Amino acid sequence: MKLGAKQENTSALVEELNRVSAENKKLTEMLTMMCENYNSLRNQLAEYMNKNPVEKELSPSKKRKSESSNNNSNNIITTNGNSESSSTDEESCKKPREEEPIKAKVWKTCVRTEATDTSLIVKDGYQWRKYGQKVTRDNPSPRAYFKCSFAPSCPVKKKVQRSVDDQSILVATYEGEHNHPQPSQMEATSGQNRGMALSSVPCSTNSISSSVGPNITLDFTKPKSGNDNTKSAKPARTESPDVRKFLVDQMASSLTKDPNFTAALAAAISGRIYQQKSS
DNA sequence: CGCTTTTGACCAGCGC
DNA sequence: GCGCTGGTCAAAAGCG
Repeated sequence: MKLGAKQENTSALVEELNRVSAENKKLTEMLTMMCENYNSLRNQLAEYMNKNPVEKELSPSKKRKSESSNNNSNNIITTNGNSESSSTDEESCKKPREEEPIKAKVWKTCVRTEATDTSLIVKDGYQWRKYGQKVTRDNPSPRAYFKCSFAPSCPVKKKVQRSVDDQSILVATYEGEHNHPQPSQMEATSGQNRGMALSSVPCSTNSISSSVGPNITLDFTKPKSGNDNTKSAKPARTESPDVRKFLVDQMASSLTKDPNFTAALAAAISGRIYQQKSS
């Protein structure tokens, strides 16, 4: 008696598992589609921005203000086709104030590193000098402050801190704009910095940041760069299955943080369960 | 020796 | 006004 009931239960569970797997696959496909649409839209935007450059005044105004303006950066700009959302929560978890004036060109990048790597180094092709480190209240990990040391007159600053959610992700916040070419490009590719020519990123995203501060996610730990042509604002569509999987994962994590999406998902799942029960 | 990093002190903005 | 906090400074230490 018990055995039969158990077997029935198991088969039901297996069936349920299969159904969930199928649904998961479907959702993954949807995410991939969304991602492709997003990329094409972004490319269109980049082209549009290239044709219609927006002049934006860079003024290193009051520190707190520029920081808070960063809170508006809820959209994600990706390079190398990777996206990251979990790491942007550090500040976006605070309710973004509406109609906040944008005062400085600020953008973020999220870099996945080895979790054991304790150094707060984000290799982006520029030379940085560390001038401070602080432990902030909202994050137990220390935040490092860097200035661009390649040109003494370069006003660009960078803050690097580990993500609260994922210790393997470094969140680098850039402020300002480089007034000099990228050192790694001048030195004609030292190898390690290749494929991460970020210099074009600020140019392509700053215009966007005039409305909202974009987040840029890079995964420098994956050696599959191969895109020496990242100079272009358009990412080369040469994503390997690994990259695509990572991308999908990140999209998924992004969506799961969206209350609307989770609500819709919950409704869909509960609807299916209810459907099964009633049948 | 010169450059970079570390780290405690200091300053300024913000909220109460 | 006061305390908290983030950002910066600058002296000391470390490193090549």
